[in-house]
Amino acid sequence: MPTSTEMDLSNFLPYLLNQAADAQGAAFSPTYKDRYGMLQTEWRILFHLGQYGDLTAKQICDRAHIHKTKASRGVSALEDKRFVVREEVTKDRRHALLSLTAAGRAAYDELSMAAAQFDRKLQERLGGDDVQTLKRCLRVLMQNS
Amino acid sequence: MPTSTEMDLSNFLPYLLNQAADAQGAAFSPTYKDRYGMLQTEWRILFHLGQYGDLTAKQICDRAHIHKTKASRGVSALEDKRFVVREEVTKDRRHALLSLTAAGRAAYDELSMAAAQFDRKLQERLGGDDVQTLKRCLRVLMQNS
DNA sequence: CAATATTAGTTGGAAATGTAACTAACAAGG
DNA sequence: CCTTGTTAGTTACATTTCCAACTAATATTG
Repeated sequence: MPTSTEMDLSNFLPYLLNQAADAQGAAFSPTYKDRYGMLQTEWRILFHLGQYGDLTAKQICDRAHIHKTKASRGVSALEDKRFVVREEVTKDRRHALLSLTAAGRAAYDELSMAAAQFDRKLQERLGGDDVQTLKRCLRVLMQNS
Repeated sequence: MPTSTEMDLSNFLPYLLNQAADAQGAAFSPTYKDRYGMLQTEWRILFHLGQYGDLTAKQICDRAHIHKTKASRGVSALEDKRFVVREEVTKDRRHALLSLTAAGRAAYDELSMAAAQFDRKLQERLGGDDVQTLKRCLRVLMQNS
C-alpha cells in the first residue's frame, strides 16, 4: 500500500508508455515479421523510404532516432531481401542514397495499407478526441527533455 | 509525398508510442543505471516488490508482463546486488517469495522518490487535463487488442 | 597543400534478449 | 500409488543490440 508521497507504479508515465508501446508493437509486428521476415528497424527504414523518397542512412537515423550501427545492419538486411539499392552520389562518396526496388515498393505498399488499417482500428477504440490529445502528448514526449 | 489513402508514419500510433517510450525511458534510465547498475527489468522487479510487498517471480511476471526468463535473470542480478532474498514457502517448494533486503528497500525508496519527481515534471510539461487523458488511453492500449 | 578534424558508414566483440528445451515440484485421474 | 499433465523456474543456444574502434571520404586550417 503506497503512501501518498510514494510513487505509484501504475501511474508512472515511462512505465505506462513502455507497456502500451510493447503491447501495440507486439500486436503489429507480425504484419512485417510473418510475411517478410523483417525486424522493426528494417520496417522502419522501409517505411521512411516509401514515404519520404530516397534518403541517405544518416537522414533516416536522424529522423527516426535509429543508431547508425542498427541502421547499417537494417539497410544490409533490406539489400539482401532485394528491397533496397544504394545509388552512389557522385558529389560525396561517403554517403549513398537509398531507394526502394520494385519489390521494396510493393512491400511498402502492402505494409502501409496494413498499418493504416491497424491505426484506424486503434482510433475507433480510443475515440477521435482522445486520439488527438494522445498524439499531441506523444509528440511532446518524444521530443524528450 | 504520401497520398490520402497512404499511411503517414508520423501519425502511426505504434510508432509514436515507441518513440515516446524510448525517449522517456532513456531520460529516466540513468537514475537506476548510474547509481545501481540496474537494467530496466531489475528496476521493475524492485519497484514491484517495494510497492506491493513480497511476491513470487510468477506474480511479478503476470503483473508487469515480463517473460519468465527475463524475470529469472533479473531476480538473480538483484540477489547478486544483495537487494533481494528468496524465502522458501513451505507449502509449495516450486515458488519462492521474493522480498527486499534493507539495502533493497533503501534503493527502492531512493528510486521511487526520483521516479515521483520525474513524473511530476512530465505532468507539468503536459498539463493536468492532458495527462489524465493520456494515462487513460495508455491503459487501454496496454490491455492490447 | 599538408596536417588535423569531422562525417558516413562498417565491423568486432560483449552484453542482453528471445525461444525452446529442460528440471523439479505438485495435481489429478484412474 | 502410478501415470500423465501442469506449473515455477532455470539453462542453453541463437539472434539481436550496444559500445567502441575502425575505414574511407571530405572539410578545415595554418
